[in-house]
Amino acid sequence: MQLHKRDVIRKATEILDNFGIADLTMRRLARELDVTAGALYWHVANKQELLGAVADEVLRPAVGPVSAEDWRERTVTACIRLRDALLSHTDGAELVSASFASGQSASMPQILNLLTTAAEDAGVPQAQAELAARTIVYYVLGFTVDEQSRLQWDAAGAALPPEQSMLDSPACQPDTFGFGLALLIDGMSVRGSRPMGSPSERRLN
Amino acid sequence: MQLHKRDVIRKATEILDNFGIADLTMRRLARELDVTAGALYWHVANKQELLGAVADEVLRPAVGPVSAEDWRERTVTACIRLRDALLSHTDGAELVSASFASGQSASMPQILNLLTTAAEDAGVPQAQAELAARTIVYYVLGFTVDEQSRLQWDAAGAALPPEQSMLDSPACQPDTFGFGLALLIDGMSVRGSRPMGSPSERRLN
DNA sequence: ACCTGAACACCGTTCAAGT
DNA sequence: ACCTGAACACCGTTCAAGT
Repeated sequence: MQLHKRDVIRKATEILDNFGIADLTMRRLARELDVTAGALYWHVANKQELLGAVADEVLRPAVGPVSAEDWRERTVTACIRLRDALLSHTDGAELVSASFASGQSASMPQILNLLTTAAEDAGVPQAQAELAARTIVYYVLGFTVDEQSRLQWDAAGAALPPEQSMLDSPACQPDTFGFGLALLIDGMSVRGSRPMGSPSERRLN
Repeated sequence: MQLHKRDVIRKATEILDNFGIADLTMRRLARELDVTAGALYWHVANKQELLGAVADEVLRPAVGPVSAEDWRERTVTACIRLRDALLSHTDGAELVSASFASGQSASMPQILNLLTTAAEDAGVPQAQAELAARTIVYYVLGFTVDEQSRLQWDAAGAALPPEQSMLDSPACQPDTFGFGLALLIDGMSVRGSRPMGSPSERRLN
């Protein structure tokens, strides 16, 4: 019977979860859907768009309003949701990073909006609130790409060595994710109370 | 006459600069060096290693000691050098990001070290100083990947529209790069004077 | 030691033609 | 409207064999 776009995305997500982003090719996706590779181009414009759609699938649990009045709590919650979503799929962080960079994810702007509003509530001048939001997103994506590659690497080669393996890498201690996030939040607090032209930013250019 | 590894890297950098990372393929590189593709595998183990070597070539002007006593100044200088190096080559930010993620760049650890020392001088407990350094690197890479893709995009489609084109995107105003950096530096100042277990990081997990 | 030739196992994308 | 068949123009990597 008929193939729909949502079937394409669903099967693509399945391949991602089971085999990773390197195996998520148009030809393989077509094969597993029992169609020709060319058929996919009726449903998606190109591979980038497909990856963007899969990225939005990955991000689905991470979007939606965050009910909390405190801007710090909203920021932290949004970041934790984002990271959790990325870690829920094989190579999820890498996929979303790439789709964010290529502007093919529809969900990232939503998350960015949420963080921008939080930054405004922190007192950051709105001209810079989006910049603060982007800075946070760069952090969460960068951190999680690192973390996930390490997690996946020693989930593959592991199974036997029950020693340390996790606690030696700097991105995997007690609450490493929270540390960088706290750094950013503290920075926003400072920017919130001392809006413009502080010494450290004056010195640039 | 004989082909050396440094010739391979030099030609690869040339292709990167003139045509971008998408055209930097093993086959094309071989063709422009007047050898067979297989010949390259005598000099490099695989494409990842090659890209890592090119990334280190890009980063060459960004490494080396930063002479400044103030940790803020050292941090800012290191970040500006890094960004300038990335912007000096077509797709430089994307290439270095990828090589950093795959652990194939020998220069990134050096830059990380410099930033880690600066964080320690800021008073950040050394257990977290490397995390602060990584957070800064995630920011510079993420920001510059964004910036460069926009710069390259309207350097291509431009040439005629002499209107705004640059000042409308959030990553290209007066000193956007400095803002995110200042955010991180302010955060480090706070962590420096108030070392451990502040409210905002306690709330995670 | 260094390189060629040839193969292996793939890619993304397009498009006339079919139903 | 939706899909096939077939082509176009490529990939990264390996490896026996040559010099």
